Amino acid sequence: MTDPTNPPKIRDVARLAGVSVATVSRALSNPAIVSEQARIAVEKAVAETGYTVNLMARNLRQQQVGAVLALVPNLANPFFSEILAGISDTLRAEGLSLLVLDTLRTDPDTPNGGIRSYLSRSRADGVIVLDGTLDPALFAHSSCPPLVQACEWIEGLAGPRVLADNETGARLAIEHLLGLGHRDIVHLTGPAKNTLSISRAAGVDAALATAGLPPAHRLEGAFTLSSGRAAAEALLARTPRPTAVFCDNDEMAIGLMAGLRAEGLDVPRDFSIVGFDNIEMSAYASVPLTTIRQKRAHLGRCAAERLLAQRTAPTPDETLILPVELVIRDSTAKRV
Amino acid sequence: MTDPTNPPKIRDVARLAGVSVATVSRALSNPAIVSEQARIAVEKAVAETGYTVNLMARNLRQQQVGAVLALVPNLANPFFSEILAGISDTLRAEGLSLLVLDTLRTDPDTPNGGIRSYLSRSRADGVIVLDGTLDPALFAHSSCPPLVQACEWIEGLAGPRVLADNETGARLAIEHLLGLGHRDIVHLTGPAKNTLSISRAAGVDAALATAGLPPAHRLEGAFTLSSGRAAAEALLARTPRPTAVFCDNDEMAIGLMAGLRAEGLDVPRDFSIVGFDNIEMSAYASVPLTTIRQKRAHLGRCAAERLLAQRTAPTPDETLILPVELVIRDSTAKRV
DNA sequence: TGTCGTAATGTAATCGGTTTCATGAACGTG
DNA sequence: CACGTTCATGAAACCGATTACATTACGACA
Repeated sequence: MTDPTNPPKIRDVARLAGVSVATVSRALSNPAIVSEQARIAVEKAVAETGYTVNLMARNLRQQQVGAVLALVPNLANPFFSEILAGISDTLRAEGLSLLVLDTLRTDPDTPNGGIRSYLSRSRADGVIVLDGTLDPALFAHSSCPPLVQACEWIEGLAGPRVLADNETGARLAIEHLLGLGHRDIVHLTGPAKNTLSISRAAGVDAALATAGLPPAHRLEGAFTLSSGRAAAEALLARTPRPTAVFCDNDEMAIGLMAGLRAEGLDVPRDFSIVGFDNIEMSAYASVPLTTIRQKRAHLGRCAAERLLAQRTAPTPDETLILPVELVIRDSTAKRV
Repeated sequence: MTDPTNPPKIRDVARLAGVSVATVSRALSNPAIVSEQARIAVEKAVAETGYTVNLMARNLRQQQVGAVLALVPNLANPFFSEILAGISDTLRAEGLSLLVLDTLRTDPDTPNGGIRSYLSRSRADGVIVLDGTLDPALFAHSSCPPLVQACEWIEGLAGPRVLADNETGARLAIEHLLGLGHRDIVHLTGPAKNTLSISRAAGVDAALATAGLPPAHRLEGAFTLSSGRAAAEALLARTPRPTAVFCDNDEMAIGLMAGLRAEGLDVPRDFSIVGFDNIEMSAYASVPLTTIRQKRAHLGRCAAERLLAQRTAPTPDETLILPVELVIRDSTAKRV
C-alpha cells in the first residue's frame, strides 16, 4: 500500500500490473498506443499504489524543465504582479510552472546579483524579461534558454518583444491635454534611462511638435508614490507655473496629487494630471485619475504565448505592440 | 570550445582536466577534499568549456528540486506580492527558486483547479500556503512536500503557521476608536468564512466586550476596492447611523472612503475609518488612512525560514505570531 | 621492515523515468 | 503458404550528475 517513506516507482506499478515499465510509461503518456487490456491494468495499479511520476526523472530524460522564469524588477510592485498573473494563466494552461526572480533584490556582492546562475536551460525552459535595466551580456551564453522581453526591453538584446504602445499612449495623453487648452505641460518620467520613459518622451514630444510646440519640460521620478509626491515641490518651483502634468505611471500621479493637495492646490483646477497604466486604485483616488489604460494581464498572456510559440517555430524576433487607450476621469479639465 | 548545440557535460570537463568525473564533481561541490593540483586543473577546464552543472541531473540524484512553491490566492493583489517578495529574499539567499501558483486562476473543470498536480515532492521541496480557502485534503497525501501556512491558514491542516497578530490588531483598532468616543462601530469584513476576518472579528468583539459593549455590526466585503465602495451604501442605510468603521483591509477602507465621498460625506468628520495592512497607498489616500501595520515582507521571510528549518529539524508545528501596530493618520477623529 | 591510517582518486552503481530497438504475434494479400 | 505490415510489448540504453566503494600511494609508528 502507500508507504509515506517510499513513494511508489514506475517499477512497482509495472510489477503490480504485470507489464513492463515501458508499457506503464506508454500507458500514462500516450494511452492510445497500448492495448485496452494493458491500459486498464496500469490504471488499476496506479490507483492502487498512488503512483505519480517523478518529474525530475522525466525532465532529465526529456531535457526540459517544465517551468518558465520571469525576471521582474520589483515583485512588490502591483504593476508587475498583474502581468505575472497573466503569464501564470497561460503557463497553467500548458501545465508549466512559473518561476519568479526579483531582480531588485539581488545579491549586491555578486556581479549581476547572481541572476546569471538562474539563466540556464536546466533551470527553466524559457525566460520572460520584465526588467529593462539588466545587462544584455547576462543572456549571451549558449545555455541561456529562449527569451521574450515584455513591457520593458533591453537595448541590444535580440528576441521577440511584447510591448504596450507607449508612444501612442503618450501622444493620446498630450493630445487630450492640448485639446483642453494646456500649453505648458510637464512630463514626469521614470528613471532617465528607462526604456518606457524614453519611448513615451518621444510620443510626448511628437504630439507637441505636431501642435507647433517645443519639447516638454521633464521631471525625473522613480515610478513610486513617494517620487510623485516629491515632484510636487519641483513642479511648484517652476515659473511660469505649468498647468498640466503627464506622469509615466499612475502611482507617481497619485503621489503627485497627494503632494499638491498638501500644498493646498486643487486638481484639476490648478493642475490637470494624466497618469499611465490605469491601475485599479486610480479610479478610487481623491480625484479619479485620467490615465492611459494598458492591459497588463493580457500583456503577460501574450508574452507567455510568444515564448511558448518558440518551442515549435524558430524565433521570428518580431515586436508585438499592444494597443492602449485614454480613460478620461476627473483629474483633467479645461485650462482656466 | 563552446558549442551552442552541445553544452559541455561533466565528462568533457573531466577529460580536459585529465581527471575522473568524480573528481570534477568533488572539486565543484566540495573543493576541500581534492588536491590543490586537481582543483586548479578542474577550474581551468570549467572556464575553458563554459561548463555549468545540469540541475535536473543533480536534483534527480540528490532527490531534491531546489525550488519552493507559493500558493497565492490572487497574484494580482499587491498585498500578496509583497509577501512573495519577502519569501523570494530568503529563498535567494539559499540558492532556491520560487515557484508561484495563483490559486484564484484555476481550471474550473478540474477538481481543486488542478493544484493537486503541483503538490508533489518532485515539483517542489516545500510549499508556502497563503490561501486559507483551499481544501485541506489537497495536502493529505504522502508525496506532498513539507508546508508552512502564512498569513491565512486552513482549518484542519496541521503544520507550522506564520501569522500576523490579527486579534491584537483588531483590538488596537477598536480601542483607538473607543478612545475617540465612538460607540457605534461597524466591522467591514472579508468573506464570511475567511480565517482572517473571523479572528479579527473575535478581537473586535473582545475589545467591545471589555468596554461593556455588544458585538459589532458587520458588513461583508471581499477585500476589494469595489466591495469597499459598495459598502458605503449599506452603511448609510443603517439607523442610527454608525460613526466609525473598522475595515479588514486598506483597500476596502479606501474604496469605502471613495464611496462616502461620492455621497458628500466627510472622513473623519462624519465617519472615522480604520484599515488593516498599511499598504503603501494608504498614506497617499484622499484622507491618509489610520490603519494597522503588518510587515508583509517580513512575514514572507519568516514563513520561508520556517519552511527551510524543516529541512533539518522535524516540524515543530508551532504557530508564529508576528506583532502589528496601530498607525494613526487622518481618517479617525473624536466623535462629535 | 611490516602494518596501519589517511588522503586522493577512479570505477561503477544510482536516481527514476523515457525512448530506441528488437522481437513476436496477428493479419491481410498475392 | 510465404511474405510483408502493423501492432503491442519488453529489454536495455540513455539523460547527467552524485556518491558508495575499491584502490593506490604515502607517511607514521612499532
